[in-house]
Amino acid sequence: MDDQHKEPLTVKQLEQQRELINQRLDDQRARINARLDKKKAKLTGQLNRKQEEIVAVALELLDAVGLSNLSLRAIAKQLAVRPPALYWHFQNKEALVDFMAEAILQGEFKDARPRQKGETWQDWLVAHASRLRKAMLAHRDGGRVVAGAHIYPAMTLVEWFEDAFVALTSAGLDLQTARHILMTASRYTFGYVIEEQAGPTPEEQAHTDLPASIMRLEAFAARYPNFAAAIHEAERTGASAEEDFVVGLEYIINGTAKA
Amino acid sequence: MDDQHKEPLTVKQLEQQRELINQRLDDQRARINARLDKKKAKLTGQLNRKQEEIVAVALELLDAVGLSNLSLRAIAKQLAVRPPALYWHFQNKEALVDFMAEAILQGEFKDARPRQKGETWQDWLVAHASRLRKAMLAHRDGGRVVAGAHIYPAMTLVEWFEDAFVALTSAGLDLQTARHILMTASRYTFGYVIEEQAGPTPEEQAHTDLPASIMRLEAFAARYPNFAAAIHEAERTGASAEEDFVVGLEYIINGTAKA
DNA sequence: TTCATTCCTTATCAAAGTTAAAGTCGATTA
DNA sequence: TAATCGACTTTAACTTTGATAAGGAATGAA
Repeated sequence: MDDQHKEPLTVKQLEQQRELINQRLDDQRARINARLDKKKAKLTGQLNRKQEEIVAVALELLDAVGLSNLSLRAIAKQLAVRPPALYWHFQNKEALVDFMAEAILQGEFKDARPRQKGETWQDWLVAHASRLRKAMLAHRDGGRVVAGAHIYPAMTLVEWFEDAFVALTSAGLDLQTARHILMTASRYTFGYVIEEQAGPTPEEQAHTDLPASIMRLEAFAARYPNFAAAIHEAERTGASAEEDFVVGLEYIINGTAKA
Repeated sequence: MDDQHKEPLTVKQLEQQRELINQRLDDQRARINARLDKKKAKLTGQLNRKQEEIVAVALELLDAVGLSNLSLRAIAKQLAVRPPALYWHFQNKEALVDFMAEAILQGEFKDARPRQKGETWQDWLVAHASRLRKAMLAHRDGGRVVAGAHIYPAMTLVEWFEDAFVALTSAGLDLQTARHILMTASRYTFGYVIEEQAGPTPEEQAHTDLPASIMRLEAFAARYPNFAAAIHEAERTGASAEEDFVVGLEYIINGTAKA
């Protein structure tokens, strides 16, 4: 409507305008893409600095107090922040714990470890599963944290499986067999570590009534002699949890051939 | 002091008094023994009617809401009782859950099942571990409840081990080997069931954004092709959790022979 | 300036486990 | 018969927890 008293635009001016508009559109697109990337990062489980710091502090606290005593308030306190601030970075406590599980695994599996030429899949798998156990053992209640976490965003665990499938199938195993082996080995590892970490907590151990527990132990040995003998045998031979774990793992691996 | 004006007691009277006193002492002893028995019952994990009823109600509620949503208040409500009343029967929630774990196992292992003549220890162990899995599967989060419970008062689990040691050593296995097999098999079973029950809860499944999860699935398959292929293969062959469990168990059992 | 985005705070909830103290009620004892 | 004890429950309350709502401060872009 106010165009009436204006001169018609020259071609140059029009091109300049177009240029400007294009630039603006590019800017907008860039910004939108940036935002999309952030959202996608959230979906793929990638964390920013703040989030990583929170997870790190949460893991420290986990080691100190254990999973059942881990509270958002304590985490916030450690971060010199009010508790609701955490809800900006994580949807809820469950999500934070999921990311803690992921961090626990990433601690051990940052670098990929494909099967080497000349390395049997058996040896490779022992090492692979041992690393999984080691990762979970590195933090108090690590087994329960990792095993209890949702698949998403536990991408490192998925990668653990992916790498394992590659290693096994490339060694000539068929998919079905590989699946059975890995299901067995992984669940064995979870169960092993969970039980390994399930002993009495430091707090519980301090409050134990020693005479009563000894009395109980004697009654125990009288009633369950074979079990007691096995425990005694384990103590006598000085079996380590590490060795016992590998023995079981080798059972699984060797058992495949006979099936 | 007031004996002075009394006649000296006859022998008969003295004997009567002695009789009376003895009787009273016997009564007291009987009562004290009864009380001791009750306390001992507590120590050996035996429950009275009320306690069993509480555990039964708690298990019902567990199936309905899951372990993470199981509250003493809800249990009390179901029992038409105020929450603190539960503390008369159980030291705390943790103890109640321990007894729930025990009840879960007793549901499947009330009757002993020694190895039959002519039955290989391998077959026996498959059945024994399968029963353990079945027991835990019978209740929502049963795996986490049982695996997370304290050894005491989980006597049924101890009996599970005792029976297994008897079955294996009587078949000629040495104690050390039996211990390795049973540790491996039991922890595998725990891990298996925990993972088996770890899927999305009914509540979570209802709130899942389907399109998003499909998009995620495609990205998943693109990024982890071997894992995705294995999942696809499992669906194609229609592998059941039951069969997969036994396959893994047989790996463990067969692997023993080769070691 | 104006506006949106990011990140954090204050205030507040509801629900949970747990304890203390008192009350009920039947059986035992004096 | 009255007092007492034991078993069991209640009322009331405390503390801690995960979580939400509403709003403020800072930053940077329009």
